[in-house]
Amino acid sequence: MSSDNPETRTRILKAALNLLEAGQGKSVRMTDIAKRAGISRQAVYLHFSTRAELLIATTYYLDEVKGAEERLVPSRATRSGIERLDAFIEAWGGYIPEIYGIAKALLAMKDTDEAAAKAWDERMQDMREGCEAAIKALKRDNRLSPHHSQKKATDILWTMLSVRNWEQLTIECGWPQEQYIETLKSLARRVFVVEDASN
Amino acid sequence: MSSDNPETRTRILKAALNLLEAGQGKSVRMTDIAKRAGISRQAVYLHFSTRAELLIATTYYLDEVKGAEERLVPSRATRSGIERLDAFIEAWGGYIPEIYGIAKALLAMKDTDEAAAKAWDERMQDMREGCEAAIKALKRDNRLSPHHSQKKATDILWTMLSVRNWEQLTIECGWPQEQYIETLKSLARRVFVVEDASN
DNA sequence: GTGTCAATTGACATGGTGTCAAGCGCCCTT
DNA sequence: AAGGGCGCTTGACACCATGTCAATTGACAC
Repeated sequence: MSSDNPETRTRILKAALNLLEAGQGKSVRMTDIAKRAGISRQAVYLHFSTRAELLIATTYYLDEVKGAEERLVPSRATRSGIERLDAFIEAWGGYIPEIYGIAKALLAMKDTDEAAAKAWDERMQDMREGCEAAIKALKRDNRLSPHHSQKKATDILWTMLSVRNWEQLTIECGWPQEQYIETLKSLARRVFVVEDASN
Repeated sequence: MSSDNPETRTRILKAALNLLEAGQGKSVRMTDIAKRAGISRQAVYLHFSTRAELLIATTYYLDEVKGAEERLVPSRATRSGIERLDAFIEAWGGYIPEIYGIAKALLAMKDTDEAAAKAWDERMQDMREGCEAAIKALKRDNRLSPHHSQKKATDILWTMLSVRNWEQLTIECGWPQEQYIETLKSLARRVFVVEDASN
C-alpha cells in the first residue's frame, strides 16, 4: 500500500521535488529524499515501493503544483491555427525549465527501468497530443505546408520541442530561455506554415 | 598502462563493439564483454582501467573500422553551400545508425561519469564542426537565411542532427532511415536556405 | 632454470536499491 | 488504565555492478 498517511506522503513528494529541481538532473538518492523529508529511508519505502514509483508520483504532484493543465488553456482558446501553434510552443516551452530536474531523472532511468520508461512515454504522449492539435488546427486553416502529412508534421513538431532539444539549445549552446521560445516559434512557422495551401 | 598485448586489446574492443551494436543501447557489462572476448573480467581491467575508458577507446576503434573520416570527404569536396549541406546531412545521418549502440551507452553514462561525458562532448564537437562548415559555405554563397546568425544557425543544425532526434524520429516515430535523411535535408533547406541573401 | 609478463582465480570494498524483522510511541477503544 | 493497531525507526542483510588486490599459472626468452 502506498497511501495511509497523506501528510508524510506529500512531505516525501515535496522533498523529492525540491531536490530534483535544485539538482537540475544530478542523481538524487532515496537517502537524500528521506533526509530532506525528515524521515527514515525505510519510511519512504513504506509509501513508495520503488524509486521509479516515487519519481512517477512526483511528476503527477508536479503537474498539480504547477498547474500543467491550466497552462494549455490559452493555446486551446485561440482561434487560428498559427496562433495556436505559437501559444502551444510558448506554453510547453515555458514549462520545460520547471520540469527539467525531474525530467532528467526520469530520462536517465528510462533505459534501465520499465516503469520509468512508461511514465515518461505517457507524459510525452500527452505533450504529443498538444502538437497534434496545433498541426490539425493549421491544416483546418489550410495553412499546413503540403510538404508534410499530418502525422509527419506532428512527429517533427514533437521532436523539435523535446526536452533534450531544449537542454541542448539552452544549456549546451547557452541560449537564454527567451531566445529559445522565439526561435522555436519562428522555426515552426518556417517549417509548417504556408500562405494558403488551398490555392 | 593499457597497451602491451595489442591482440587481446583489439579482441576486447571488438567484443565491446559487437555487444553494443547488437544491444542497441541495452547496458553492456564488463562481464559480458570479457565473456565475449573469451577472457576473464580482470583481464579487461588489465587493458582498460575503467568502463568509461573502454567505451571511449571503443568509439575511436569504431571510427577506425567504419572510416568516419572518409565519409565526410564527399561533403568537403562539394562546390556549393547547398550541396555541402545535403552531403553533410547524408553522411552524418547515415553514420548515426552505425554508432547508435555505443552512442547510447556513452549517453547513458554522461550524467554520472566525467570521462564519458568528456568523450561524448568531444565527438559532438567534431560533428559540430561539420555543421559549422556547412553553414559557412551557405553564407559564402549568400544563401544563408538572414533570420539566423552563423552561430545560431550552427546551433540549430547541430541540434536537429542530434542522435537523440534521430532516435526519436526513427525508433519512436517509426520513420525509415531513408525518410529520416530526406526529411532532414528538406527541413534544413527550409530553415537555412534563401534564394539569395545579397539582394 | 630463472625471470618476465599476460592472464587467471577468487576474495573483497564500495555504493546504491530494495527487503526483513523487531521494537517503539501514540492515539483509539472499551 | 490495559490492549491493539498503526506509522515510523533501527539496523542488518541481499543484490548487483564496478573496481581493487594478491597469489598463482603457464609460456616464452635468455
